[in-house]
Amino acid sequence: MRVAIRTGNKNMRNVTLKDIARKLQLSEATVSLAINNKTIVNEDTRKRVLECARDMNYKPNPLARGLATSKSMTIGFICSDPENPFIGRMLKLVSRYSNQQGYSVMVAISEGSVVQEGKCLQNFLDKRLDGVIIFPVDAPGNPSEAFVTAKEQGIPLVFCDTYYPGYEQDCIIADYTKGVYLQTEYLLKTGHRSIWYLTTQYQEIPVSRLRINGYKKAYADMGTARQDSWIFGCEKATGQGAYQLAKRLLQEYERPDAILTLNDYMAYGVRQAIREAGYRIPEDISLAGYDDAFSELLYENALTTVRQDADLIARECVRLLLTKINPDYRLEEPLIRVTEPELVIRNTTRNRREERQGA
Amino acid sequence: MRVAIRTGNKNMRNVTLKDIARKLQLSEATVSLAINNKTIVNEDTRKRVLECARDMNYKPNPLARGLATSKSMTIGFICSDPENPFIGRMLKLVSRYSNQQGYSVMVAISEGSVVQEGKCLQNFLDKRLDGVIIFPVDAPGNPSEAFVTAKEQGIPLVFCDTYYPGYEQDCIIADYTKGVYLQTEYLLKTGHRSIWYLTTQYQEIPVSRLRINGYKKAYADMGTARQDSWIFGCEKATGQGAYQLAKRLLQEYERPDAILTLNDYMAYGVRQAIREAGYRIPEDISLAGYDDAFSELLYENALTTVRQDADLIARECVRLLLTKINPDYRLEEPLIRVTEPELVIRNTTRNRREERQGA
DNA sequence: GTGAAAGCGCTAACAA
DNA sequence: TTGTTAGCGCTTTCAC
Repeated sequence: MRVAIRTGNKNMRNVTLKDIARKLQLSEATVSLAINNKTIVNEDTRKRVLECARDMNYKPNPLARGLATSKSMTIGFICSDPENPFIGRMLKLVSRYSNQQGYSVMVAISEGSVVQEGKCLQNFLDKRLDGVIIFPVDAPGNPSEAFVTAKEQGIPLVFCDTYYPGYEQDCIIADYTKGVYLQTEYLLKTGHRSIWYLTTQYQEIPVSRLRINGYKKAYADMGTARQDSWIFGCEKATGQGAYQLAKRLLQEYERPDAILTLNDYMAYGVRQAIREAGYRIPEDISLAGYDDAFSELLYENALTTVRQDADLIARECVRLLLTKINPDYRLEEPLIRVTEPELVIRNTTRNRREERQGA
Repeated sequence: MRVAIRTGNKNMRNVTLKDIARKLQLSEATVSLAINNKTIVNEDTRKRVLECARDMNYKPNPLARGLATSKSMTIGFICSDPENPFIGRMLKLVSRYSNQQGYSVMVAISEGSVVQEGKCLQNFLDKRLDGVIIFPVDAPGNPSEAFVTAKEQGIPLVFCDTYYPGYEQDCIIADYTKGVYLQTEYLLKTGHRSIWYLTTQYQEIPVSRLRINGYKKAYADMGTARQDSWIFGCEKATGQGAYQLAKRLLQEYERPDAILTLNDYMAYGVRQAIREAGYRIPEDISLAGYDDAFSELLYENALTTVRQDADLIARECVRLLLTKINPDYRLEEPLIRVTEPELVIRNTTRNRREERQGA
């Protein structure tokens, strides 16, 4: 198949609108209209143009088009680390749904730093992307200056999975409060009393605060005594970070009945710490994570956790972004801004009541 | 900080070269030269321009620049699935090294399908990206038509971690043969006799073939008897795929001393199958994977495996691509096309000899 | 319905 | 060293 026209005898050049216009004895404008399926143009000429374009293997130059329309047809995806499989999955899904709507996706990685995240965003703004989906860093919410700039320039932002203060309307989020409530309630109902909650060092950020609310509410509703000192902040919300924290805590304090963590990633670190401390899971300590991130990998080693509907979150993020990019974009169905959590019980937690009764 | 100039009183408009030129009473061309740090321009005016650009918060429009130069300063990254942490890591690193060189990275996901991979590539070609890094699908190597198109259009391709036939010069790859050789040799030396090798159904593709070579060579060098029937092809190179295959094999055949898999992902599936079959690891069957993909997550549950230097591979991929994009790009250090594997021994394998001697 | 012309913001010849 | 001019490939008025 011929892909480009040979000029002179040297290099390849991509086929342009002009080439089609010349060949069909039409003006570039008409060809452009036809290519873009504007109805103004005569049905017959439109067909001729489209056919010719196909034959010549014409591909519109997105740079030229972007320059003329001020639309890059590209969205940005900023995340802290795609090596985290949950984020990787999100990227995959965001990419899929964006592509379906004709958008490409550019990635930037904040490596968990708010400063870096700001730079990534600024960079995307400079690049004139049409919109940006941000999977924010788990760190305190002083959105960097770039966020203000985005607002000023009218470049739509959508927050995925959490948000910064002031962006409550621009996010798709799971119902963390409910998710952790379900977990905690389940543990309390199954006879656990002392449940540690391991979160990030920044307990005021939404992703952390909302969960802690669920944790506290479950205790309150169940009428079980709880100590604020059971909530611990971890320097880094990673497996390593949680491992080190848990290791220390298990030495310093009395063994809890259960440990909950902010995410599965951390839970695997905690699991290791528990084992090294000589305790068994779930006999001595029950353990539950959040995200259901690695279960396909780990089979029966997988954790009790709360599943997030990643597919739904990704799809709604893209849809929300599109409504902002293109004000007359019509949603087929209403947007779901808060997704439902689902408690997944596996064998890192056990029913302490049954055993007591059994004994 | 003022980010754009207000026209009339309505919308924001981005600052352009023309604005700077007008303000400084210079021509656009001069400003352009100054911005691009061409030495032709007077040192003093250059400084004035740069200062003014900073003050006005000028950001070159990449679309306009791209249109004028035919360079998008963007590279594509095509992979099968970023949810695989090894791929996620690769993406992160490729992104980092690309950004360092001023390139953005656009992602596309082939979802493990050669057809989809071809579409992704074609799409990137249509978008006029400057080059593409491909983390190919583990499937037979009939590069789709898009690969030919890329060659015709002179758009550089670099293959990451494996390659298609005919692209031996365009890839950065780990020394798989050596890696598997080390594994197999180690197992043989520690008293294992029958070692199954679980690879993909496409045993002729490089990523598979090179490893099988290492496996066979180790047997040959050690002078141990081997059966070709110990090599099995798995329909999908995933945890699930390997799980199902191993489950079946362990029912049908006599228990092997050890099982090797193409990657860690598969190994975790096999681990599950082994357990379900009632065998212990490593007492009954030793197990080893490849990639060292999840060890940070799994701690003492991690596998004996072969570590790949992901950082090096990513860096070299970007460097190789840059030499192709920009023929006078100077490599500071020579390119490393084949990276060294490193055997990592953990406790999913054991020394059968010692035990025998001990007994 | 179609075409002419201007313009998106930048770069790159070539003149001055 | 700087300015003039043309052009990258497309879209978008506005006449015809």
